[in-house]
Amino acid sequence: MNKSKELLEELNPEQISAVTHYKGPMLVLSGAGSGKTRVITHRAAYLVDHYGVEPSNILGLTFTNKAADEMNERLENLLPRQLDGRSPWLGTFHALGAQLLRDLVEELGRGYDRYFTIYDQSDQKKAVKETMVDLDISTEEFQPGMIASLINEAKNDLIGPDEFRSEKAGELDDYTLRMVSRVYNTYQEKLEDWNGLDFGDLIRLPTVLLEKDLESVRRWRERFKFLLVDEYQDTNHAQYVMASQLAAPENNICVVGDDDQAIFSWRGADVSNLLEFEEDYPDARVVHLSRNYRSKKPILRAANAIIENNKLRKQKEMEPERGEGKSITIYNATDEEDEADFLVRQINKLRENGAELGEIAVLYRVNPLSRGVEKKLVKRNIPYEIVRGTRFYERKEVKDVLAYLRVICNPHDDLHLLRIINTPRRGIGSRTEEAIRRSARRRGASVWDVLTGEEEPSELSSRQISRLKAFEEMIEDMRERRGERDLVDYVKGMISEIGYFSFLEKEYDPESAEDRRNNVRELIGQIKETDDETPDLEEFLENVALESDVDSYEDQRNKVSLLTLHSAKGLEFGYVFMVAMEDGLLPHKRSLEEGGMEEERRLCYVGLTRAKNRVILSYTDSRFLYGQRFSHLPSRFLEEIPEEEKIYLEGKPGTLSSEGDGSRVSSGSGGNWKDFVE
DNA sequence: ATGTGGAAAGTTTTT
DNA sequence: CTTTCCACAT
Repeated sequence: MNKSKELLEELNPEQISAVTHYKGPMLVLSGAGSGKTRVITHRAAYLVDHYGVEPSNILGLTFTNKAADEMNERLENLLPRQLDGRSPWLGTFHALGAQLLRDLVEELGRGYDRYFTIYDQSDQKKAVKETMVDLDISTEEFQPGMIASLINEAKNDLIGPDEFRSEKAGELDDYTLRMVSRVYNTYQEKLEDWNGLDFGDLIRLPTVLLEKDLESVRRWRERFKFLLVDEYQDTNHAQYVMASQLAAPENNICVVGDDDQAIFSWRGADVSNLLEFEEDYPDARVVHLSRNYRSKKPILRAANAIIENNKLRKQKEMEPERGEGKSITIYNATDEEDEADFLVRQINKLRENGAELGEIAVLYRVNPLSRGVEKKLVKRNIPYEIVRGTRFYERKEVKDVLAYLRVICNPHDDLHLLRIINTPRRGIGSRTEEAIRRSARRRGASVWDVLTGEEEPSELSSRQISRLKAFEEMIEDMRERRGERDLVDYVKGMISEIGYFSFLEKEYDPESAEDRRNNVRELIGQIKETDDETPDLEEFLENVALESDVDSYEDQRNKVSLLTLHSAKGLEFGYVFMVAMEDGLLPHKRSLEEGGMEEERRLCYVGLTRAKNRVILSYTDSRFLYGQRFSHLPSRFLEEIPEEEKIYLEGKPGTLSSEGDGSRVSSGSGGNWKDFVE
């Protein structure tokens, strides 16, 4: 109780009211740059320090692990002494679901055990495809990815395989409905046989469990007395239910969000969770945080003007607390090469004027757009970091090693077992594989059950059988030796036992083999890093499965950041470039077709409001993308920026144009190149 | 059982 | 342009 006063210093009245609120539901509508993270962390600290809440009774749910880590760090700074060791549970919904299930899955009585494997979306797609092949459903007629996303959608809405047909009756035509329902059912059976869970299950199954009246379940329900949910506008229905279940009956739930920053509806996020919070909890306190401490005025005025065009939103406007600044600069490039040149010139100017590279971000709508920029940055020796689409864990060699580890944890995981059964080659080919797979299917069991079972699939030769036996014994052996040594040594031992490095050498040319070896070493390095905190294989694999792109991203003082608009949410930069401001890309063509215009506008809004000092936008007359040349019109959002907040540039440096309706006149003057850079 | 090449398809955002 | 898939030869 000694820091409470200090915790409230430098907070505005609205922030104080959110921080000091004690029991009962609260909705914090926090606009971009309004000090949201600060409010959440201070609130957690205040609960502990002022109200004497036990830290472990606090649950903080975030959207990414990075956000959770950041919260944790800030909290430790706020309360260095009080916490020591006893900290709140901070993490993502999925991490919470996974942890709860490690404890409780067995209560479901469906054959899962605590060593379950988490399937990411590419694993899931593979499993769906395999299911379709088993069921003889054409993967031409129905794309596996499309079916997978229908299944995900259902899971996000807490619709299980049995309810699918009746629940979705209106939405899909009869035939599609029947097919998808069959796939969903069989897919789910497979997951059970394999002791595997997909992302949707990590939320859906906990909600099923939390309904149960069991001592073990009650412990979880009663564990968290105070909930803090960040980015509430991006929760889906299942997450909403899970949060409500954990908050009941006292409902000390504080949700923080901004409907203008809802950009994940394609993943099942449902803004109505935020918009209807007051109906769910009629006694909720509502706090508006509308003072923006991040962006200079022109940026905020532009962002406000754009977002105002959305119909489906709570009426509000962000109040600028920072001073005047430079106008938004808009550059019309001829093509992506010209655009990248422009970018480099601008970055160099910013640098000359004292900006650090780490304060600069380049944002774009789709990952492939990073290429053109990247190429130029390499050429001009400007350090950069791409917050990635192709992730480290997606590399083949990393996946191979991880597959071994997953199988060691959970040998019923067919998907990964079949990945490694003949990698490195051990003479088990597609025919053998088919035979054991069929046999497993027939028995409704996993391939591992077949391998360890008494009866051998009859159609196999004795040579095949002995090879399978050898594989089985090897895995068995590894499973037994687990825990004997520390994890890093164990994994190293495993890699040499299976001869993975020599396999790489045989398989690839020398330099590529070397690259791949390094990636495996890097993976071992990562185990080492987490080893200190978590010496536990399951936990390591879980972290790998639930890691997001932004998680591994650290603010680098001396590198330009390249990232998608989606990944940029929650971050801030001194200087923000948004490239490819073109109709078809932002707003994206596919969203336009699907009526997602307002979400595209929010995406644009999120991008602009990342910037503290300056925003520089660019578009091209034509660009090369996906192996084709596209001519796009300038983004319609550019027109929504008020004339007085923007300067148009065109073509070569120094030309100030008043294209279009002729009324566009700059507030910066003279068209002098130097003028529009700080 | 494995290796090769060439055709074909798919590219919004991701826990 | 990339990645994935498939048919055919070894």
